[in-house]
Amino acid sequence: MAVREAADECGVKLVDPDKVELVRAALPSDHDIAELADVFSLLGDPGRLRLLTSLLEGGELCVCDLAATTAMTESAVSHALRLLRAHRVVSVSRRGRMAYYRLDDAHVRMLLDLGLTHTGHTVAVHPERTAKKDGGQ
Amino acid sequence: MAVREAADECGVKLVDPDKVELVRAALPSDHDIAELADVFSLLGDPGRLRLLTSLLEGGELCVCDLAATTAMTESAVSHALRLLRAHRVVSVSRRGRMAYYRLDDAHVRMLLDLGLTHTGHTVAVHPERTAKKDGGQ
DNA sequence: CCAACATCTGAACAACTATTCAGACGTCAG
DNA sequence: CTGACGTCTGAATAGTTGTTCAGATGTTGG
Repeated sequence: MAVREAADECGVKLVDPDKVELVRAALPSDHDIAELADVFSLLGDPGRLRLLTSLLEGGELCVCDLAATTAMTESAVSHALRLLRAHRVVSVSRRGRMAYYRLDDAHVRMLLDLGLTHTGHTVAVHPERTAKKDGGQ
Repeated sequence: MAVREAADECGVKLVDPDKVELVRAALPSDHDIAELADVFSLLGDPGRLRLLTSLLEGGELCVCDLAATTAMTESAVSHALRLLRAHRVVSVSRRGRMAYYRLDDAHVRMLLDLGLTHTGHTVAVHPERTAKKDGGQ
């Protein structure tokens, strides 16, 4: 049968060793994979997704308003924002005792937009995505 | 201070009720959010990410070869593929006792591609992305 | 200074997830 | 049919993750 022994690294049985090696060579490094998985994971939670979508729409919002738009506890919002902040996905502007958050990662913004365009039948094309109503970037 | 009572739904304190309502209205439905979060979650695991990237590169691969390219157990690969299959992200072609998998979701393909383009300094533009070696899209 | 307020934080808990192990299933060669 | 093989599956385990609760921090108005 098509199976033959291949000593690519440890000598496991492969069906198509040539293609396997090709693919292995083209695969991103473990570090890059982990980083990308991290980004996707960040977007893989409904709460964070609502949070980010809110920021994508509203441009800049404080914690309590974000809690209102996302139907989350202010504490939960704070925790989520901390995570997003740690990954440089959002940034803060502290004015008085308020903390205003905004989306601050072009990569994530694109991912979000692409995701929303295909999954949501709701959010379509945004002609004014970069010139917003009041707090826009 | 800027805080005023707003009876949007249950009468919580908001800073900018107008914007909150605007954002709330623009936010995708819970169902859409959950669906999108699902997709992102699927991409949020290093193993699955390697799996999908392998398929993106190799076009069509069997379980044992995927195990080789991703450095995962065949069992782990099978479990991961089952999940991806359940979400219609990959599809199977069974030939003999082999099962050949391929990427079968344009949305995910775009998300993957966009993700890889920005995170990976490795995988850049693919001039032959739609005319592949043997199992291409 | 004190009280009210917005936000942040840590610990505890529950829920989920990926992996492993052992064994099942269907397929092919002899 | 039998044995080897590729793949699939379920149960169990270990690790991770999101949320809640209680309290801390820092800010503003009187």
